[in-house]
Amino acid sequence: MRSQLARKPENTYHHGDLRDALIKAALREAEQGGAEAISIKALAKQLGVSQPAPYRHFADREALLTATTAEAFRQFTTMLREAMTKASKQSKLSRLAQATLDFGLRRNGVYRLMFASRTVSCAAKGSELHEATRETFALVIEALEAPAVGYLRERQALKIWAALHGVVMLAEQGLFTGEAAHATREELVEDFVNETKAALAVAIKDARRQKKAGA
Amino acid sequence: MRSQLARKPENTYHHGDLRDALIKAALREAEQGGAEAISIKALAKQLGVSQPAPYRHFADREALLTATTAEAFRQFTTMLREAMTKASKQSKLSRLAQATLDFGLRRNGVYRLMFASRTVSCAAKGSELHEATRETFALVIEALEAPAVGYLRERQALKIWAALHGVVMLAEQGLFTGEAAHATREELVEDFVNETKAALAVAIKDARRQKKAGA
DNA sequence: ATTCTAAGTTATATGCTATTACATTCGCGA
DNA sequence: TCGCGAATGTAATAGCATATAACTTAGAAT
Repeated sequence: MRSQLARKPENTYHHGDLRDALIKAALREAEQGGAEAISIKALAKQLGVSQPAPYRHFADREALLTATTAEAFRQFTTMLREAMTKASKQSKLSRLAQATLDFGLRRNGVYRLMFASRTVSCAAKGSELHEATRETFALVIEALEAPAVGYLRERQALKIWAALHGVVMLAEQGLFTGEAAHATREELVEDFVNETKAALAVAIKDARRQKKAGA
Repeated sequence: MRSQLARKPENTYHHGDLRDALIKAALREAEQGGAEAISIKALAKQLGVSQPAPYRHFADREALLTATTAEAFRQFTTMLREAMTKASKQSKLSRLAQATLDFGLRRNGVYRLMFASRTVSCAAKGSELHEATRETFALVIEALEAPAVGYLRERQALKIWAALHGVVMLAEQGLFTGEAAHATREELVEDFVNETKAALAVAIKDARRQKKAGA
């Protein structure tokens, strides 16, 4: 198996690993222009194969997009995990949150591929993409560093997750450059992180008190 | 001027109000499939004009999308204002928040046209689209029903706005149908609303105390 | 060695964007 | 009201992308 970004060597018939090379190249294209920037034809040319060759590996453009999105989620998860595990004075949640913001802005095209299309919601349960998104969400729950008490953790995870998406979205839309520029994106993220921690602590304490009272 | 959704009557040369009809029709297409569902050619056919006719009114597809997005924002703002002004036991902020969620899910294609593309961030200051988005944001600030103290209002407005986007996004992605299904979308929205109110009250009180101490 | 299959190729149909050159209508000033 | 220019529409066409069909090659399997 040849390097995954490599063009097919001249005078060879088979590329060697076209499927993977397509995904990697698609991700590279998405980096700037999101899903729209991904063109089967252009990718084929880049990789030195004929234009219909990709269709041997993906039924249609949508299938390539789905596979590419799954790969993007895996990279995202890896990046978050790295941020969470590296030594720092910040809490795990704070590091995950800031890393999400960083990814969302620095690799905004990829981020939009992941979240701005309907690809994810169309992913069947059990599919590669569906699993990849679940893993990411599992990481958010892990970052809370809280015990499982009912579904309190999941609820707070959903909330911080939603909030982070929103901050990335607004930041990208330039809503931090008007009358609202006095709050930085990072500050807002930290606000949400702190609110999450506080809410989680209160909720778990309450739940335990109730349980004790009930017992 | 003829009805805006009307096809051009047979045997007439001029449509009468093609520009507006295109925007309305584009919005109707976006209703289901978002921006991707908008095709100049298809719209021209629907409206009974030749395929290049739309180019008399929009330089390219992007320009049509931008104008359509601006119209979407205006409809959104109108809808939010209606929700805010109608009689209810809920607070203005709560009504605005739930209305946003409702719009985001019921008209998800339009919502994605508005928020999921880079159209908005590319809108020049002073452009039709830019103004439309600012009006929406102004409504959020209004919904807080709080006095202007520094930029505290703007900050809280940004936060609730971001959070709402996130909830819509996650809801659309089906993240409420797993281990997290125990929290409804509406509950989460209400959580954010309450946190916003609380944070705003505290922040304003603090700011005033500081001011008094400083004076 | 033969054969089967995976993976790639050429040729082609279809659909969308966009431009160019031409036609028609509308409105306004002479 | 005539006529002229601007606005608006049409026909023809170029160019690019998706996708399919029919054919070819290389590698693996027996």
